[in-house]
Amino acid sequence: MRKSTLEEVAAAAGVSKMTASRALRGAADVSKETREKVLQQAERLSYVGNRLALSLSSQRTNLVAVVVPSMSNIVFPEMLAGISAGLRGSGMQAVFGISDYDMAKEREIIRDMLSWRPAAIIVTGLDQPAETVRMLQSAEIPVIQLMDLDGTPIDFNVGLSHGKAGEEMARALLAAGRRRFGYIGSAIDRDLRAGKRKAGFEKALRESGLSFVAERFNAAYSSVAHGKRLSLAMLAATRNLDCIYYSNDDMATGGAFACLELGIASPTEILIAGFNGLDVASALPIRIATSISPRRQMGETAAALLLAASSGDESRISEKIIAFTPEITGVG
Amino acid sequence: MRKSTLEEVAAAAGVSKMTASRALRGAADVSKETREKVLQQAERLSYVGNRLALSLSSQRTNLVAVVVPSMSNIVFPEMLAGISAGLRGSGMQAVFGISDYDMAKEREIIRDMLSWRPAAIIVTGLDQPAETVRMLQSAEIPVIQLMDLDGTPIDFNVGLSHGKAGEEMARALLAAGRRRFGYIGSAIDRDLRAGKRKAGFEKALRESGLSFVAERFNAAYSSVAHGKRLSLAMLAATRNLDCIYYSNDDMATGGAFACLELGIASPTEILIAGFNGLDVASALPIRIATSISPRRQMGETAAALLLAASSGDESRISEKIIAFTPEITGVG
DNA sequence: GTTGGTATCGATACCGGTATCGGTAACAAC
DNA sequence: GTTGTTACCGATACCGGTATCGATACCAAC
Repeated sequence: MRKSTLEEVAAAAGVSKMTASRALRGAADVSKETREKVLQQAERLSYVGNRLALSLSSQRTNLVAVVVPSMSNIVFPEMLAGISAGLRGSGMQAVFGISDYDMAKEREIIRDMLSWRPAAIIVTGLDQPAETVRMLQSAEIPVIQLMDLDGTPIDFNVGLSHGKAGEEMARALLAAGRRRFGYIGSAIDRDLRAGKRKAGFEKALRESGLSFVAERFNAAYSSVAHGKRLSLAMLAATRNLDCIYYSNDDMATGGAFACLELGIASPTEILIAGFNGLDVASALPIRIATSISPRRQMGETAAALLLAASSGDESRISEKIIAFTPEITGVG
Repeated sequence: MRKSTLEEVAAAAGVSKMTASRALRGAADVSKETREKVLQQAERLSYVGNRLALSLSSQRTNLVAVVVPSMSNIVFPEMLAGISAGLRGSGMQAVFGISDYDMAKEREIIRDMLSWRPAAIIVTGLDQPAETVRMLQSAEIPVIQLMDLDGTPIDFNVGLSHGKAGEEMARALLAAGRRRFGYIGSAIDRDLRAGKRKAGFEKALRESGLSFVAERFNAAYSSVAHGKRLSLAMLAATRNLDCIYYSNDDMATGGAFACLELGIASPTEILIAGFNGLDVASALPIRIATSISPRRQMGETAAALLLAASSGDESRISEKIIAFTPEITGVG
């Protein structure tokens, strides 16, 4: 059974293609009886409209392209869930691509996605190379850069300042009396936002005449296991630390496990500090410090923003840049 | 600047639309000089092909529709990453939808996705209601049901038997001498695979004349926090348990945290058992038992399978059902 | 009976590509 | 000079819808 077309439905109902189209879309210019007939035949032939034809003809799609760097870190799926939820009911549909933190791959994914003529595009961060930026600009659709705020946005921007987040965390920890800091991170060359947090953290330390006493990095991406491994190594090699800042909560959770295993009193002796505010971090048997990033909410906000943008009603858009501030918990 | 079309590129290069199309696609019937001219003009006009027109005209798309129940549990994103990786280089592009474990929502998402005329569709599990099954069947494209194996597949099926997984885990635990079991789960009415694992587990217990001594459920979906909360409650209310089986590793991790907080000797006194083999579970300071589900690999396998299926080369498909067996670890 | 308005429907021209077939030019072979 | 062959290119007809304009029928008003 081949997919039936509008033409066939129309023929079966004894009307023209155009009338069938109108009937199915619920247009006004169709008599009740005709509409009934068409709907009935469409049902009988289990007709499914062809969006390719629809979009080509009407010159607009219901697609929202989204590019995320990874699926292994729960924050991105949560962000996607936020976008998906925010789009629900609007008729818009999200299409996802994974760049693996690879700029070249990201560019190809975006190029590919743009060929579908999406109604809008959401990308993660705002450190795209010039060529990617050009592509996004010439697409002539709303572009939302999500998660990050440190930089110059192309169009819309929803996120938080990771530099400031690192800074604020450092200040809070300093205020709580911490002085000897270690840093443990992973894939710092590719995860630019983690790098910004670290830079912000270091800036605040410098202002207090301090710097990281020890640093450990992992070439691979963040994971609890890596966090634990690096923490055990650092704790074995360095004495007198009173706080370790991690690139994120996955790594920090590993740090908490390391403390538990070594019997180190945490948070009293050494405080573990991360970023994201993951579910697992809050349930940990020991208290850790973290900045809660509203990733789902950022996704929902982005969705709302682009719905407003594509509604054509300018007045619905109050700001092109929407800034979130992560809440810091567990410090003292 | 409006998006330029093939027609414009052709005009700029002084050739016909058709020749430009051939040149851009690298067809043989174009002279070197003409090809150069066209490519140059395409570059200059930053021409991006229109996939809508391409797909409509050529009657095939590079889209693979994927429906997952959730993004809050890391296993689904990991599966998506597997699919995405398995598709890389094939020109195929995955499109995701989230059903929130809601059959009605799943049906609507599938209906919507089918209107894009995808080359194939991947759905999670194989317990779709009859109407959804009919829709999938009449789509006339490869359908892959992923993750689960317990049931009658529509077309292709890649997954593992959750019933058997529960059974095997119970047997392993019984063999290790555990006798007094508790069960802690969440959203058991919606997460059918967790339900199947529980049923399998209970079956094995019954065969040994046993049953769960205590059970706790959570209406919401699995999370570490819920696992911990329910565990604390169960451990306070029930004495002499020597093992708790959880609906998955998120919940089990919460259980491990509960033991750590209460100072319960685990795994000696009480063994925590989960499912999935998450990174976090393996790094935990106490050993927990779990079945390692190869979710990324299942995604990759599904991708490979549908590439084979849409290659038209029947011989590349050896089996329509591909079964995985989860490895059990941490039992004794 | 003519005019005008309203409700309903159809013909036609796109949308931006590709498939298919045919045409032309240049050169070799006879 | 005629005939093939080969290399290259273009005209035309789709793909499956929608936009737009116009046609027709019917009824009310004058």
